[in-house]
Amino acid sequence: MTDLRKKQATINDVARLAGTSVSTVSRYFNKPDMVGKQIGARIETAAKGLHYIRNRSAATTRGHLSGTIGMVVPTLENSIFAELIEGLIAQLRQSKQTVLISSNLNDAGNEAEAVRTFVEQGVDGVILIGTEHDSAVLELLRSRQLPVLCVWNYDNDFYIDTVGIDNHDIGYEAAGHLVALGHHDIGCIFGLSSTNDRASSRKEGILQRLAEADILPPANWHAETSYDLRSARTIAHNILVQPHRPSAIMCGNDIIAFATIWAAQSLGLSVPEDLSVMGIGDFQGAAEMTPPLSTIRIPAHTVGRLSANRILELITADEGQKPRHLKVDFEMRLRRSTAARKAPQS
Amino acid sequence: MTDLRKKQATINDVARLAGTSVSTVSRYFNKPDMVGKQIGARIETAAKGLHYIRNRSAATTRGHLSGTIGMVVPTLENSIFAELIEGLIAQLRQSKQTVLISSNLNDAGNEAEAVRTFVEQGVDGVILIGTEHDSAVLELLRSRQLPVLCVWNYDNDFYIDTVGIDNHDIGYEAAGHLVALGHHDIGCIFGLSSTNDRASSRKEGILQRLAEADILPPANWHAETSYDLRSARTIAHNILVQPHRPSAIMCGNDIIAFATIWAAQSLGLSVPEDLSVMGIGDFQGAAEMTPPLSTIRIPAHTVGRLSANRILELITADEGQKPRHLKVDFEMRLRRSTAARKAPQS
DNA sequence: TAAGTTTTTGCAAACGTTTTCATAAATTTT
DNA sequence: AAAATTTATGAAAACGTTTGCAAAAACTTA
Repeated sequence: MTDLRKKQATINDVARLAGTSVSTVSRYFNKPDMVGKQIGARIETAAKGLHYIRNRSAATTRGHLSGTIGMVVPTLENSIFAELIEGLIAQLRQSKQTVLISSNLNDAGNEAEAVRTFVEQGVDGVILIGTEHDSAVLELLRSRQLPVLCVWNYDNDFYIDTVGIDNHDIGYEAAGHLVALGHHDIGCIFGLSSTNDRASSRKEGILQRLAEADILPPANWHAETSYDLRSARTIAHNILVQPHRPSAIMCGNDIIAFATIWAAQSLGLSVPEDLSVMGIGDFQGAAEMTPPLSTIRIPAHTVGRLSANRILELITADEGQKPRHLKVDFEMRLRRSTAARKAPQS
Repeated sequence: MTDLRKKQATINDVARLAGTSVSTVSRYFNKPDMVGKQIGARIETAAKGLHYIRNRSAATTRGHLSGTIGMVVPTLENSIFAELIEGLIAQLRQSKQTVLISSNLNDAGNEAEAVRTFVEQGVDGVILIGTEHDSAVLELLRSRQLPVLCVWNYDNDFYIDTVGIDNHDIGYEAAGHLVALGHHDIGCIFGLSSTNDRASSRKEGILQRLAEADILPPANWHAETSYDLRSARTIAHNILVQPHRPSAIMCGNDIIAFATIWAAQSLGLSVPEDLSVMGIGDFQGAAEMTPPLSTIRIPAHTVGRLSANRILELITADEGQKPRHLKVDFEMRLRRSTAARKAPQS
């Protein structure tokens, strides 16, 4: 506990060695063009020689920005969020910003505490996934006037800035693909719509498209599952094992689609001959598996990069702006797991 | 840029409202039992009423710990690191610590800058993956006397603390399984051993076990690949397409194993009847795929939790201790992708 | 109850920066 | 060359905490 860490060079030491004042040194690091050429050079060498690294905490105390962005994700064990974060980090790094990450560990109740810790740490802004959050969280952020960005879901009506994709559209288009292939007996496995606004918009989009084609999947052909392979696989298995089974299954995301394909294969069904499977997300492995999965590519990396830019804007902008919403396009990736319906078997 | 953020309640406000001094308030938050019962209660309500959140930057300035740990990973897009981080976050949260995360984005050259930024931010300790790092990184950390922990690889001889698994052992055991099943024609696909100490220890372990069984895989049956599905799949494909192919393939990790199974399936080979595939890692999906993958479970979550505990110890410990090394056990997960060698086909 | 302990409290200095303001130096304009 | 303007510099205050020290208050012990 005794803090015996040896003293490191401070701005004072640099100033002394360079034969100038601390103010000048500080300015040199923050707005280099405000200080003279030669004195700047002297500061530069002094700093190098002393291995000086500035102490951002001290600067933050004085009201300066901390250079950190806090981000809370529901879970890291989802390759799509990982990709999103990589995009974010890559972009933020260019502006010398660091990312504080917290995971809800799949329990949304953890979010409030995570955000509070971020505030303690003095983050300059906060990024959250999705638009559904505890009111305490949003209230805290508002009262601190901290810039917030909700990413992943695009929602044009939301009172906080969003950047992401339109999950309703995605669901609509994905289901449309199955319909276009002539399928009528379509099963659906959604993510848990109650706890997850992404899942519920997709569900709506899917159902709407099916309804437009006069398809109303019977109750025993649709179900919801949490986003983990094990339970998704069980649920898919239960649907496929029924005497009369669908000719195609629309899955709420690729995790579910993987599980569905595997369940089918283990029952000796082949995809897509016996069953078409459509996913959403284009997760890692979708293109490489056998058969390659038809899905919708959500460019998570791009969402991350754009989010980085936007949060930076929000941080430097005057407050009280109207929220802006950035819609990121998705792309169909039609591969081999879907095929036209075979002539009705009877 | 004009920083018009409204002033938030400070410790002074709390003290004034509670009718006491700032020192007492500060003490109340840091060592509550040093302050009287009633005054404590008054502080509590005052803080609540003002929505006070303490400013850690200010505390850090005064020499206090920042409550942050910095961690650099090679990439987040590997479910095993994600799992590790989740374990770390889960455990650290209990000690009110936050995690700063940076990703090298698969370029080890980024590490130095990431670590430097962590130092600027005033992290209390740093966690790195593996034991191979730029000397500048290690030197910086040493000169700042910042606690460091290298995780993922256990290495009893390393001069920095490690917690992780013994990759040599793992390779040895995994290969042993294939040998025990009677396989002799064994192909190997390793991770890039030049850039990655984990991959190279595994390679050694595997090769050693094979050598003990008098197996020396011919050059056209072994290869190295980066850890991405696409190139791994191509490499597996190239091995399997040869006129004389191995009866089993030992893979450097599960990503490679997935790719190998998929390559086999797309060639019409069935696993394990025509080819046994052994992985390492037990990544997400290994248990659920068809066929379920035989692999070795690396308890990443546990590694994360233990790392959290260890770095906390290092932070509060007197410096200059001998490094300690924690070996985390692994477990065979023998599933359906491996089977005994069929009677020699001829 | 007086003397001795222990516990609780407050004052003020310190932490390493940034920034306002004033001054000095350099440049431009007249 | 004087006046006016611009630019570069330094002194000192400020940021919100923690903490060493001393004083005050509360207990013990004799």
